[in-house]
Amino acid sequence: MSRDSATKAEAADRLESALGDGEGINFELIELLFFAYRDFISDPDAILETKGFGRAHHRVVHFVNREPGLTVAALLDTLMITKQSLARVLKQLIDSGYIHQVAGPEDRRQRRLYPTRKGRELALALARPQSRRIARALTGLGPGEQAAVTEFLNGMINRDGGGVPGGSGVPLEERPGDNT
Amino acid sequence: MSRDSATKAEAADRLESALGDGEGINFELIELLFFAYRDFISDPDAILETKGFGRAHHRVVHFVNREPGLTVAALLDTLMITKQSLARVLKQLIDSGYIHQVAGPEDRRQRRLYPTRKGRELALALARPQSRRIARALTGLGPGEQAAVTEFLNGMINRDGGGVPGGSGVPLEERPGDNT
DNA sequence: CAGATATGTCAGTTATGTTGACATAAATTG
DNA sequence: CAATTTATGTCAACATAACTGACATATCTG
Repeated sequence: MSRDSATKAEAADRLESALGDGEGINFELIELLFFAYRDFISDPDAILETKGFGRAHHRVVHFVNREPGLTVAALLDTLMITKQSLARVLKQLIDSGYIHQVAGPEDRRQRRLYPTRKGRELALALARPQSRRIARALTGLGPGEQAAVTEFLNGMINRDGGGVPGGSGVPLEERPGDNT
Repeated sequence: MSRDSATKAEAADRLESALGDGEGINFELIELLFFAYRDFISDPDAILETKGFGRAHHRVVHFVNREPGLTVAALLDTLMITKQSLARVLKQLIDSGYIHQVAGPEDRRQRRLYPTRKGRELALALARPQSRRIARALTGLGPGEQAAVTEFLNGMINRDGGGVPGGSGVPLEERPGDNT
């Protein structure tokens, strides 16, 4: 296979189109985000593996911890998954004592979700290495630059209403019953 | 569910107190990364769906486009998946004319991967909305602040060699091949 | 009471990953 | 040259986490 059939011009063309220079596409940040997120998620993954859990469990434990008393519907809204998807994971977390349910105080159809002590500890254990990684990545940046990172990430998020808990404007409610 | 906005600061405060994090864990950035990445990936997802492809195809097309002449081994290294996982996706992309293989010019065991014209167009179509989203998120930031974002993302990545094509110190060897 | 809502559950499917075993061709090394 | 290693492919079985669709139940609301 004579491999030198391509001219230098062709090669240059190909490289250029591969780099997307003609369109000014920011491949650098696209890839940086890919690698950063993959490594960011790898820390908790290692912990979850030892407990037979996966990322789905992580997300549920995380958000229930962040917003105790969350309804199932609100959690589905945040995660943007179907209830069937949530059901399996949630059941496992409840059965193994990380989360417990309480019927809604006003609307008794609701199952408000609370972390148990065990659940809080797990959420914290998962968040710790992620926070450490973030702190490490922020060292060397000035306060204004750190704020810029936050601003950037906020700017990456769809503003059209779905998913972000703090973005809904729905105040968090009082925290009923204590837990395990 | 009213979806208007309370400020994020308010929500963050509420959530923080709800958790009692005396550990100073940066929940804000943890969640920001989660939502930012989810929305970031949702743009290409919509395009891929119309072609019956998924994220796995996206990653393969992207990296082959970025580094034409990539070997299968290098791609596996970058993606950090098994060859069996790659095989299925790669076969589909080759069969449908997005990528083609050329035996390595020096080492003929290798199958060097090149995007076809169709493949390049797909990679570009997928990168475009992501780049637009990034550009939008960067507007309003000064040059130094934009550099800080890059620095931050770089700092989030594991430095221990695996995965990042440019990060290993191994120079990319360009091996232009025939395509289309 | 009639309907809407919140949640649960059963059943089947898809996308993407995994491990393990084995095959083949080509390069490298003794 | 023979033996081994390397790069790749492939078959088979399996796991996870998502999906759709359908239906059940309890509860709230008009």
